[in-house]
Amino acid sequence: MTPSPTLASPTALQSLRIGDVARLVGTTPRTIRYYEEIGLLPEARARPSGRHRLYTQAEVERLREVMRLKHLLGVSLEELKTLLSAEEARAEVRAQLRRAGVEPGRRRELLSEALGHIERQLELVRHRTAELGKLEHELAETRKRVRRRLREQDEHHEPRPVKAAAG
Amino acid sequence: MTPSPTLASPTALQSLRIGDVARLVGTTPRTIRYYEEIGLLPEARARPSGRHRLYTQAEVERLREVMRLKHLLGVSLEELKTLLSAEEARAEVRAQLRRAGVEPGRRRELLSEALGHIERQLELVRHRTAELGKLEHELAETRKRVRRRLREQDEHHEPRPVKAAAG
DNA sequence: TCTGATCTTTACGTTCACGTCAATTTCTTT
DNA sequence: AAAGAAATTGACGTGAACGTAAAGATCAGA
Repeated sequence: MTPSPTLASPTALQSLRIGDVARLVGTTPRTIRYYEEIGLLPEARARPSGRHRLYTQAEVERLREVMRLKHLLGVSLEELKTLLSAEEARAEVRAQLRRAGVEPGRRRELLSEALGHIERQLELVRHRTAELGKLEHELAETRKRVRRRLREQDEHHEPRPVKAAAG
Repeated sequence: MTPSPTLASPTALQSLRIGDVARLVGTTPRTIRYYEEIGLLPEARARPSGRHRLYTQAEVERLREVMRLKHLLGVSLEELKTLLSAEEARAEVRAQLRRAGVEPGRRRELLSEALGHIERQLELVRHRTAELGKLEHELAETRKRVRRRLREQDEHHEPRPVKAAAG
């Protein structure tokens, strides 16, 4: 149907292929396809099955964020998916909000919904940070104790055998 | 062979069985056996294969710590194992150090070895904490922005529709 | 237009971290 | 001593998260 004029030729606009994206974020094409398959990533836009997937820089960022969260929170991809419904929703929100034509009521609804998502994520992250912080503290304490014992040993007995006076 | 006198009868000294331990730490016997199998936990002391495993409170604590680290760091059991070579070594150190008969040289060696292990763990944890902290910060920033937009919206347009003035 | 590199789908394989079942055996209790 | 509860080893099963191989299609460049 009415082929659109040369508007946005296929190779224009940094269009990355799956292999490029994989290299950029340090993973494999298979993983990207898999994430798409389970709905963790949105299916690369309207693409007659069989054609190559094309990505934009924004999608690369998104993937980076996904992998970062996976690494940091160590949650299952399923949990991550629900967590990212937040991200998805926020993307949607941003899109809608840009369209300027939204009624203030709807707009407010979208914004406060996004806020809710963010707060959920934040809470989870804070919890983790707190736990980790506690562990860090405990480790530091232990280290202190061990160090003290080392000092005491060195003081009360022979002078520490300095193997090699570091320069 | 010469049955030892009633020293430490089987039921004496809080001796827990695998089921008890599992309940205590919130896991299953299978998991405990598995951890033992892959060497993440030391084989419950000298036990003619076939007899029931018996645990002490100390071992329960140890398992708790293992599970905590697994949860917090989200690493594979294999990585965890190397990380815990630290713990193991420290346990060994504590045991040796208690025996008072160790020569100061050896003692010092043990202590500084332990210190090294602790520092490795600490470093890893600190790194994680930092990353998580950064994420937390970013999320907080985003939240701030969204909140501001919400406020602006409410100010410039109709007064926010207060659904129910909370008491 | 041809070609080699990359991608597509399909499908089976793999590793990790256990779950589950079965046939016995060991403890505990009566 | 007898019985029931819980444990033991062994083996196979499972879901998650990809890896890998095959056969053909698509894409970028000469």
